[in-house]
Amino acid sequence: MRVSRTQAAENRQSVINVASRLFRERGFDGIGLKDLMKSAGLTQGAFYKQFESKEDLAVQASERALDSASRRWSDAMIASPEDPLGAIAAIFLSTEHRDETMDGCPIVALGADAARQGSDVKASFEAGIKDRLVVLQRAMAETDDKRLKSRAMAILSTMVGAVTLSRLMNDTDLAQGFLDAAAEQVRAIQAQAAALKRQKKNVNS
Amino acid sequence: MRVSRTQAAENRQSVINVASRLFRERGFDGIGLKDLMKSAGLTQGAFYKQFESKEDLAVQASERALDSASRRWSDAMIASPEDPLGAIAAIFLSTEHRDETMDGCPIVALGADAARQGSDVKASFEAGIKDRLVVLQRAMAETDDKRLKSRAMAILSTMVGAVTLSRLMNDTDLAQGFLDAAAEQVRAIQAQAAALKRQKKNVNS
DNA sequence: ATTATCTATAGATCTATAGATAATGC
DNA sequence: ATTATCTATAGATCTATAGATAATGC
Repeated sequence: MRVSRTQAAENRQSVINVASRLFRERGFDGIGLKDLMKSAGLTQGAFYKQFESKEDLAVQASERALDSASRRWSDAMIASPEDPLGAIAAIFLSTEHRDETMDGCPIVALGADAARQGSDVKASFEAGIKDRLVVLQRAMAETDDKRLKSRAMAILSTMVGAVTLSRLMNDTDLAQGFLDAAAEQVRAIQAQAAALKRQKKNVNS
Repeated sequence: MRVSRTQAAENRQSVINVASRLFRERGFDGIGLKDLMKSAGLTQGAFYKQFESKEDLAVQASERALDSASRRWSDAMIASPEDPLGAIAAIFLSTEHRDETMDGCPIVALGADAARQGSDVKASFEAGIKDRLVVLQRAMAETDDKRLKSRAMAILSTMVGAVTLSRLMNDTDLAQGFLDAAAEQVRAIQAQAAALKRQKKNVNS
């Protein structure tokens, strides 16, 4: 019955991966440990040798989900150096992303849920959000302006809100409308930032 | 043990009111029928003469929460005819609203949760959101422009996202930053709409 | 000898139902 | 006679723990 240490480590990762998907799909309270472990190919009894509590797993799974989403953002940015912000927004505000609750943004899927959770879960979300803001600022410009930070926050708020709202719509036109309106808003903010950048250049030269 | 019909009707309303608050605070799965009924001063056994199921109560409670929030928006609009949009944004993006999960916006508190719920719950949220968009459009201008609808969607997305994110922050500066950034964004969109309105007037005259 | 996983279970809680009770409404 | 609420309970599920098992790691 016992498995090797490397196998046990793999099992642990497998549980975290499965949990990061199922929590996003059903909420922290929407799935029990029995089903979680079963989905990872194990039984419930194996859980407490790997994790302290369900809350502990919630923290690990949140971090996993936030990290994996973060990598997607960075990849999109690197793949489109001519318009990194547009690339991130295009992916985030796509119908595919809206429809993939399991693998989509954990802030959208679990943000409100996480705000009710213990401080460890909240802290991991906070770290993930800070990371997102840094990426957005880098995607907008190389310069470091204080207004840039505020703009990054507005962009993140708009995108998170738009996908949340889009997921609630049965009316497909309205659902698409929220995504489109947010994309346009991101472009408008980007234009403001670009104008600021040009202005700065002119002053310096 | 039996009470009068009017008393029974009052009890029903009381349960819906309590549920609309407790669901927002703890999520649909975060509170059981026993505690819900107890909070309304009744026992669990009285539940199923009043409601078909917990899901049925979730629908009633969602509608109650959305209606009560809607009234707040209308009141703010009427109280500040010189700047209705600014008044709505000021209330929605206040620290008070961020901190009152129980009585705050149900879209923020339960939006992601509701997207996982049955179609009836989703439908009541959809209706509430449509209502919010109508109010926002009226708050921006009397004229009916198609770009106005898109702007209303962007504003709602930004505000919902900002409060969601603000609730996740332990860092108070960042928490405030999200609210401030969203307020500034709403002002910027409003300025665009106002410019459009002036432009139209000039063309017409 | 240690330990990762298993089966089994404790004890709490969940939604929903059944039957008793006592007050209403006809 | 009807019925809103009560107590009690069924049956499922929840988190967490206990002890058995069998393979690893020394």
